[in-house]
Amino acid sequence: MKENETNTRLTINDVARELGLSTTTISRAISGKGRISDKTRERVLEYINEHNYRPNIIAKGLADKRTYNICVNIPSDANIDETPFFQCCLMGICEAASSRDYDVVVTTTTDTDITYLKRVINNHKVDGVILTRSLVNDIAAKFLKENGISYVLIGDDTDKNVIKIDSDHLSGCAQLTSYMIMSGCRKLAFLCGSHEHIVNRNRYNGFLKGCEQNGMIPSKECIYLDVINDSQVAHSVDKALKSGCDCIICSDDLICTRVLRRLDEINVSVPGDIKVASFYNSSALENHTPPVTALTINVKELGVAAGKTLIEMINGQEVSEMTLIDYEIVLKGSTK
Amino acid sequence: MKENETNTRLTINDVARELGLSTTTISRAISGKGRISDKTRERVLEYINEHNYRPNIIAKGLADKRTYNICVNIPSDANIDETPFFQCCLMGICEAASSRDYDVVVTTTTDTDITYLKRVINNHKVDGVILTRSLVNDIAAKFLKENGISYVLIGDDTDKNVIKIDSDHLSGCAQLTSYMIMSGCRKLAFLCGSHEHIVNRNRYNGFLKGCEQNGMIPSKECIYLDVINDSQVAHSVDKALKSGCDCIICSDDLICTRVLRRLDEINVSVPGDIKVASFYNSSALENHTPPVTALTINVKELGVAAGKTLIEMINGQEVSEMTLIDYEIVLKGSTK
DNA sequence: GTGAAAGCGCTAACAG
DNA sequence: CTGTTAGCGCTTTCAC
Repeated sequence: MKENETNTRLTINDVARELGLSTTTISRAISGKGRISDKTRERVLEYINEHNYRPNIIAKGLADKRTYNICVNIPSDANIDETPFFQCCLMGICEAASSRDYDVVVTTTTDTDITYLKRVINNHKVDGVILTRSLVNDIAAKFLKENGISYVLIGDDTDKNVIKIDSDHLSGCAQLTSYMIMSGCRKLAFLCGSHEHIVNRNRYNGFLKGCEQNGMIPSKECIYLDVINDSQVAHSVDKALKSGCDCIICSDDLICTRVLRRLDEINVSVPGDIKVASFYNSSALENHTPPVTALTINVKELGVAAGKTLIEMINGQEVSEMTLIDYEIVLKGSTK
Repeated sequence: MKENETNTRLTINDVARELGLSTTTISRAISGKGRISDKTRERVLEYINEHNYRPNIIAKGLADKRTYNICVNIPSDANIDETPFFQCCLMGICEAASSRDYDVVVTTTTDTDITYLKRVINNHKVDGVILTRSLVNDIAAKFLKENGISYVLIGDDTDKNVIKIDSDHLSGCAQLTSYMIMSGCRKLAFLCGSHEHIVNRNRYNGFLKGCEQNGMIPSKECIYLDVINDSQVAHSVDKALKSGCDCIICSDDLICTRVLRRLDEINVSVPGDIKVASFYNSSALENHTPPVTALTINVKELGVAAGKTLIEMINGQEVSEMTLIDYEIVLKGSTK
């Protein structure tokens, strides 16, 4: 251990003593607040630079009741090992936070257990929270609201008071649905994940809207909601095929991956026998043969926007209720 | 905002005043340190429970020079959107940390820029660090060593003083290689990722060992090191095929995904025309058709072990230099 | 067994 | 323009 680097670290008092000034003056030189002569400031700044002084943010936090940390809450029950979504969000948030001298604390919760989130809040470890998904009855959101904690939601919510960062899934999904119909599909099947996820509700509505816009009335035997596990996917795929669907639209890449696997199992070829598209895209779909047509979102951008917005909120700035991140519809071999 | 929940939070002083005791006594009741009568302790504890008092960890940290935070450093240059490896590590680390009343701060670095890591360290925001990959000349590791910061490496290192959590890649890869040879392969190709990653060096050595154990001398035209981008993979695959290889072993799932794509492009079927195996497995390979034989590691367990070990180090306990996490060789359709 | 007082490193009135 | 003082919430000698 280098004594003077980590243990016996230089404090504002050391600097003050060394320079024959008061700690207040040093504090002012650093913060830029309050009156101070250019000469003294420069002298202090120079000394600080040369001696590699680093203010102790923790102590600063104690004094001004802030932590300069934001919390990112990640669900640990969401097939975390199959989707890099949260990891990508996190990268964006880290980038946004770091560039504003904030750090990122990660907590994990499930839809029924928010112990860890609670601890971080109760311990005063963060100044605000980013929720990375939106559930219908979200106990995490409820907890934060009740305790008056600033938070930003990556996702959608009907509550006008919640600050949201999202893509316009409804429009995007409607658009992709329209495209499929216009490119000749006569009977679309829709496989949708958990209806507890707000995003899936939006996707579903987007699908309905796309159909409606093109005068198509989706028949009941083609719509499968709350499709969660492998066997549900397999059943839905089989039924859709029997009903004569010529296209399967999946609400996300996880479902899509399973759909593709099922189609392969029963020797149905894509796009020859049936077309496939997905309302959310990850690298898994790009690497598939054939690659899959899908709605694509720059997830890292979601994170960047969320981080930026939360820190602005913490600093008392006005932020817009909803920030929309662009999506893109990428056409690939699965719908040719 | 509920005044008494977040803003005007109960402090140790409030409790003391309310109970007609001194802060010292309250502190002792909570920490269990120092002499205190059972009666008073119970009285304090009861009050604390009823009034939902939560000690301010930040203030505690200031006083005893700890933060009760650990840092997890994640590379932001590592195809983060294609591999959930770091996310899975993180889940494990969070679990280990939370159960010990620690929280997790995430930083991101590249192989040439460790600004964010430095800031977190300099700001005294964490008590130790977990590095989630191991490079040959790792400036992050160098920085931590030079500054005497406790850290744990998820990966391997020749330095005996570094605390490591890893799987025995060398043995695992040797074993999988042996299996391929024993199951009839006569000429193995090996495609390996960046040689800057220690893990790839271990995998390479494992491959060589597996060959050697079976009296096979791998020819030069079958070994491709530092294969990084798509076109390098394509070239290597093409060359391997020309050389008459009957099996391709990939150092990780990313390379494997690209190998499979290339094979598909040029209409070479797996396992009919050539077998394929990978030294690291993620869901991408399981969902492939056919699924791919690979070495599988419980990545979350790596994280759990790393978190546990780091916190033990911070608490001054002795920890073993290397913790080995089991691997498993899972045989699938790609090598049938 | 309990309390007073000093201190962790920094900020913010309030004086001068 | 600069310094004195008190205080953020908690821990820890050192007395009593």
